[in-house]
Amino acid sequence: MTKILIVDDDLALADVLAFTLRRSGFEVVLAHDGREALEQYDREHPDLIVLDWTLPHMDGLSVCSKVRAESNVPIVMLTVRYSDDDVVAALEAGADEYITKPFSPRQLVARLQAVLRRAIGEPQEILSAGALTLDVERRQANWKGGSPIHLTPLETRLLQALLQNVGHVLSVESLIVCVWGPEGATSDMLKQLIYRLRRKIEPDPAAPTLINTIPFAGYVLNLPADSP
Amino acid sequence: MTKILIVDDDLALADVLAFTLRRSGFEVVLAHDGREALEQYDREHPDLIVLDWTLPHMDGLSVCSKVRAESNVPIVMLTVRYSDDDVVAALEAGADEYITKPFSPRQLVARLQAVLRRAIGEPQEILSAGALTLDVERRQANWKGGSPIHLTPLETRLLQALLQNVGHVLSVESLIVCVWGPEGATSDMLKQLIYRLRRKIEPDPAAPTLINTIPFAGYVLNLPADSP
DNA sequence: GCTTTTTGTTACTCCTTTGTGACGGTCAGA
DNA sequence: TCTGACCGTCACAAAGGAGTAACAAAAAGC
Repeated sequence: MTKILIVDDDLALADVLAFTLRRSGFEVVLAHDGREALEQYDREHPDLIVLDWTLPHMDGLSVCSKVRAESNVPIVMLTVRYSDDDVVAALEAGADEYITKPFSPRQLVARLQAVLRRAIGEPQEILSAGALTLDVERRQANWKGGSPIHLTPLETRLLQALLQNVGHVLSVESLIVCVWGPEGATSDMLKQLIYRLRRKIEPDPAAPTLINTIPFAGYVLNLPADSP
Repeated sequence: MTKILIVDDDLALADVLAFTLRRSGFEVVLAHDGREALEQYDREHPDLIVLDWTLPHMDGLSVCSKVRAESNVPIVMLTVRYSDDDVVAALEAGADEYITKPFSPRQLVARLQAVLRRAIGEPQEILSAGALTLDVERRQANWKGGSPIHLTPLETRLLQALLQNVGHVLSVESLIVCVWGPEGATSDMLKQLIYRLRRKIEPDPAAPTLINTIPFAGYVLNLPADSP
């Protein structure tokens, strides 16, 4: 879960902020002055910092510079100071976003998410059905709670096609196109590939429950029953 | 030079904007409606887009979505619309920043630079992932608490590319471009370079945990679990 | 100019991936 | 019951990817 460090000496505001962010699905840690902010940063390694400007012990701008000197973590300034000089100074000190109080909670969350989108990068594309997930990029299948299963390129494309059509029967021809492309391949090759994939991901490869054969039609991926 | 596409149907404002940005050292191209914006984007491949909301032919939000569908280029909305709904809608459509008119030129430039810093990745002095850091200038890799590891120029560029895409698989081709440039190199050279880098930074070079091989796909840098 | 470092080249090995042929079981229809 | 289509299973071999190592060429440092 994405962890956010909130730094504000106004306890009431910090609480409201924490509540808002937690409700949006973030994990929140708090600090109420500059020194504590740096300590918390070192201890918690948050994914983003929301920083007030006026703080006891060390002002927000200094905190921003110090953090930036050793890390690239996104920093959002949230303060009552609204002059051009302040905004520019903060951004040049390495802040990623500058929001003035009072703020709209909805907008704040949207802006944080925009910053995070850039900083963390795109989340990897992961397909899933029930307890089974597939990381296409890494070519890994995963049973919830199990160890990752390495797949070959062809196996990955096959499972990908099946996952994208959970519960729908895919014909041999369409599967061949999905896996080998328009050039095609023989149905024996698909047969073999299905066999190999089953041995890797079926709980009991001898009695397939996941990839079902529909005779004279094709194959279908059943949604595994053990769901959260 | 960094190229910025300005999209605004208010000719006077667009000119002022262009002047401001040119004086700040940017290259500027203009478009005055939605369709032209997409054309200019395809032709010029700008590094950033400044986008008005209300445009002839196609509104800014649609332009934003369309561009975002095919590219990752940073987009800054610059508009008179200030309601929460508008801001949230734009950010969720993929905009990186939302600035309301009237705007302060200084602040605008500072915000654009903050966005660019994130998106392009400033000539980042120090990159890090978990307990591993890389000082590009000094060509030193560092394990938290360990002694610095000297890297060669090629090794540095390789690790830099991997660090900038932590958790994402990079193909052999793209890595070659990152390290040797568009002229390219053979995959054997990359293989050898990976081998050499692993021997320097892997805790156990014989069983790599940091730089993982995804056979037939490429390599990926795993975020090392940093011990607190 | 000489030494050291860095980079490119080649060769060898191991192992994975994939295609292919073969064999047997099942089931519907003649 | 026989037959043929379909499917699961297995073993084998070709092809190629990737790790390793040693050596040569090129560049950098003194």
